Amino acid sequence: MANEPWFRDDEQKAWRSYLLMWKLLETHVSRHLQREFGLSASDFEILVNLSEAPTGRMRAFELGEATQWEKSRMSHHLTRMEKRGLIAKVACDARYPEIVITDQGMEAIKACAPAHAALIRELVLDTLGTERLIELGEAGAEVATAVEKHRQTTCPPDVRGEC
Amino acid sequence: MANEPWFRDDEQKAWRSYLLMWKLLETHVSRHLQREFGLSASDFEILVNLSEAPTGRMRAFELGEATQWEKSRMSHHLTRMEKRGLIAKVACDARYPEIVITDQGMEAIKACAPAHAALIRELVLDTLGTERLIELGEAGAEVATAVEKHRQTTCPPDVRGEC
DNA sequence: CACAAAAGGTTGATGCGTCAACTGCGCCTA
DNA sequence: TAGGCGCAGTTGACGCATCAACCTTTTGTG
Repeated sequence: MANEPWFRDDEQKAWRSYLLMWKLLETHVSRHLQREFGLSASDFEILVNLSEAPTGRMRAFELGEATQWEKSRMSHHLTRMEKRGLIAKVACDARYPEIVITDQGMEAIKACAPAHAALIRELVLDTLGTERLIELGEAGAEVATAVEKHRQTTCPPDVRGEC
Repeated sequence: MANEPWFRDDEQKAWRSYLLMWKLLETHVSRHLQREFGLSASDFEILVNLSEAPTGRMRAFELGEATQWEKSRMSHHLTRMEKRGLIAKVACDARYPEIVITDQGMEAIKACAPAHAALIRELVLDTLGTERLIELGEAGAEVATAVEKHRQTTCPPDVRGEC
């Protein structure tokens, strides 16, 4: 069956090599987190944000900005995390609850963060070196900007929240 | 709350910038695919592989190698795609069925491939340029190798299939 | 004041991904 | 030829992600 020349061959090869890498890295890292510490990548992301917040508490909305999750995904996931005792919802202004990291949640992230960081360091930083990692970060920022711009031009102007 | 210096600041910033970019790009692209053509990123991946196969048919196992999916995920997804008429399973050697792309599946991918490629081109290639994309591909290959190596050293030697 | 609109969040339905357990066929070795 | 092993694939249960609909409190606006 025909293989359309969507890109030049070398470009396409590079892109696919990149895609493969990311898939391998992501599944390997998140499996590691799950196996060794019982946390999913999503759990980890939430806990990192909360544990770095000056007060240890954030609104769901802020977490949403930080993680770029949909609000319903956030709500569902926070509910599950609350059930597991990793976070708690506390009512403050009688409207929007604040999300607090519990002691147990704090323990969990303190337990896994060093190993997680070490893994990323080993797999990415040690492989690429600081210099190329920083180039990667810059490239990432540029692409992110392009995506944001594209998102604004393609989404119907009356659709705010998502899309 | 304390922010442990898992990385140097600039390294961490670069890594996070990269993570953010990828999340934005991935959700934007897959939403585009879903909205405009009714295909998920997973559907697309399967159809690309099948449509590029010389005979238009592959064993589930081969698809698994190409996509790096677990076999059960593959099985579930192929079942769903079959129900939607995008692929078919044909019994050949009375043991393992072959997966064939249907006419409808072929139409679907032909319809969306150009737009998808154009989007990636616009967001990634045009932003980075060929040269940096190729560097990215090389970096990807190196990291992928590191991940593979790590996977072999950390997985219990009696666990074959996955992990 | 009354009504509308918006922002932040929740809910339920549905499809997807993962894990563990199982099936069925072929191969090997005794 | 029988028993065991392993590979390719399926199944079911469960947790996660997404979409659309909804609820509640606040903010205009006539």
